[in-house]
Amino acid sequence: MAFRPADPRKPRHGGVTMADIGRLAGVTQVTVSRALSTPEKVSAETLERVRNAVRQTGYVPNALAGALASSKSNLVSALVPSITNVVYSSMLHAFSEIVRGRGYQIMVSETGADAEREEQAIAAHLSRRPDAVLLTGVKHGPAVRRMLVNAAIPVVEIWDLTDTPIDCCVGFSHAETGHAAADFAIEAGYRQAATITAGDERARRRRDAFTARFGKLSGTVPLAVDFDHSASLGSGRQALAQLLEQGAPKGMVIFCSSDQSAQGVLVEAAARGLSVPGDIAVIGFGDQEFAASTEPGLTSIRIDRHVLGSVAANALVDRFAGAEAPETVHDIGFELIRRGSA
Amino acid sequence: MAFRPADPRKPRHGGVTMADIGRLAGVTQVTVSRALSTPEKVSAETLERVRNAVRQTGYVPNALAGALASSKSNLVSALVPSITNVVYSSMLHAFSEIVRGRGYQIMVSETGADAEREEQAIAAHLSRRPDAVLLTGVKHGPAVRRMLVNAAIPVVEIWDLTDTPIDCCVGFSHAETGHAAADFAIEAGYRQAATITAGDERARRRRDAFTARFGKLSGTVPLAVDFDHSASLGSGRQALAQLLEQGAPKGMVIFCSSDQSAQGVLVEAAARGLSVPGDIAVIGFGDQEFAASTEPGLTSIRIDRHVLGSVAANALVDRFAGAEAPETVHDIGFELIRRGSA
DNA sequence: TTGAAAGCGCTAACAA
DNA sequence: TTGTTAGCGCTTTCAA
Repeated sequence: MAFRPADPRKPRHGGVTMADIGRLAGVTQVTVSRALSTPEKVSAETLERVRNAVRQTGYVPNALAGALASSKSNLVSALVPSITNVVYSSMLHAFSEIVRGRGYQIMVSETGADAEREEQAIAAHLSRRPDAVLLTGVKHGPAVRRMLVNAAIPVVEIWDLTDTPIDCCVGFSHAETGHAAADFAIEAGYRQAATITAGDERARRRRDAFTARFGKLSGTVPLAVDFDHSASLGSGRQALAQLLEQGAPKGMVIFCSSDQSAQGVLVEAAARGLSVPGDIAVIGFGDQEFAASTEPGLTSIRIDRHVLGSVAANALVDRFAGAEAPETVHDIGFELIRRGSA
Repeated sequence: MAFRPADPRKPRHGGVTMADIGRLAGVTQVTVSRALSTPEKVSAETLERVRNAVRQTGYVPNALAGALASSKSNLVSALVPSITNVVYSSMLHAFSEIVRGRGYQIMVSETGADAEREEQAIAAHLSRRPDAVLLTGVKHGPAVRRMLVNAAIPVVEIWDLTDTPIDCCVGFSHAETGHAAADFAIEAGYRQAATITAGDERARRRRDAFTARFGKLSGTVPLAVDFDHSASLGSGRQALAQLLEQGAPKGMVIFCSSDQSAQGVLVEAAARGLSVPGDIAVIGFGDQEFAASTEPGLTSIRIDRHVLGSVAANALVDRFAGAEAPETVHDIGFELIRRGSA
């Protein structure tokens, strides 16, 4: 059937095929395929004619068919809790740059830290036969693990650490960040503390580690304000107000689960005429871009999200190149950046 | 339990096929296909057996093959300038929710407001035969238009308006936002102004519209600080410092191209002991979440990004359902939200 | 250097 | 309700 009558009811999905190009160039479809994917295996003249035909028709190869035939989709799927949260999107950006540079496309889904959504997303992604999967977090249901193992493709879990990764993981210890914040606070002379926590289970782990360590070293029990929803400048302001109402002592240090809420504390303190760090000291988490520019600068825990994304991407890319995963657990660490706020 | 794929160079892409499931369930492959996509066309007993076999094997259908056979990929591709910029990612989030609810997956690429990158990204995406494309902006090269028209699929251009969309567009007039800011500023009594601009061509269009209108109504020429890189809190602080050095008069109003830089102006003003809006008034753009919580609250131009994403998604979804595009240009408007900063 | 033949795993008619 | 027969547009042998 050389002629396909166009049916306007369903997407035509690019009418031009390799066979069409071949007809135009006076070669077979196979030669077109070669010209496009392995030009060195084709004579200069043929290559020229094929390329002309491609240009003439605006031909775009059908990667679906290619993937089906070759069992290689050149797709990488990425699952993140949220795309609107800069800590994830900037990691994803770094990841994408590298992976895309190797000729892979990215499929993204948001899982919202919801196990069921993650499972559905994984199934949907796997049906597209990605060549690799990026997951956020290291706690996944058995169904997820099973699907992934079944798929037999490289998987990288990020943003946390575990001894039992599905395949390999790149991240840092959340508990250690809490400990580091507590140690820093004690060393800086603070003896009273509070935590402001919003977000996922990892944020709670940071809070718990901070509270345990600080409590032990200071002999005082840190106050806690927790939010269900995700952190924001507004919730930080509100949290400080709440803490103050509860009679939180001046001179305390507040460990926030994100720079957003930490900035909220800064703003609320300024609005109330409280000095930072004199009356209230603040430690954020994430070291977002604005942290260096607040007044005073925000002391925060830096996760190098660019490095995180890059290491994860390279872990996959190396595997594509045939390397065995030499290191299945990669700790990228973190750094407490001291600025004016604590 | 780190696992290794058999040969990482050639992903196995899920060994189980519909035929395998059929063998297990004692039916043909076609019946499995029916059981999975149109269960009502299969007997209850058969359905049961197929589903058992699926569960047993952890079978994940190959959407690549399905798409190739049916000319329907259930993929929607989305191109945005940047994924780390909340104004885009939040729009994308709203868009995704709806589109995903209809069974479509999203492929995302960043174009960085770079025409060539956009062209490459489009080609890469189209090779995957998406059922629709979302583009940011309305200015595209001829090659892009051609590929898109060639693909013969619904295209929605967002975040701007044009009389000549490729297919349909959903956005607002950037010039009008500049005019609205100027009108507001004049009405509020300001007679001196400045602009702080970073980002893309659309931001410059807002600036130019503001400058023209404000200049005409006030008889004074607004000062301008422009940045090449994207806006940040830090660049806002720096810009105010620069403006002050240039002898910018007190009592002026500053129109910023984003809430980030506007917040920077707020922070810098506070650091210098300048009162807002007394000494310096500020108008942002985007009405991001934090704008309501700064001190004072940030007067800003709100674009309802959720509505934008939703309208765009529904425009596509309606087309999938067979509707002709009744409205090819959709103006979602904007709103100037007055808070304390101006 | 090129071509012919055989699938990749599914959906879409059409029959039974 | 189920099965049969053809492809979808490519890549991959194997021949020429």
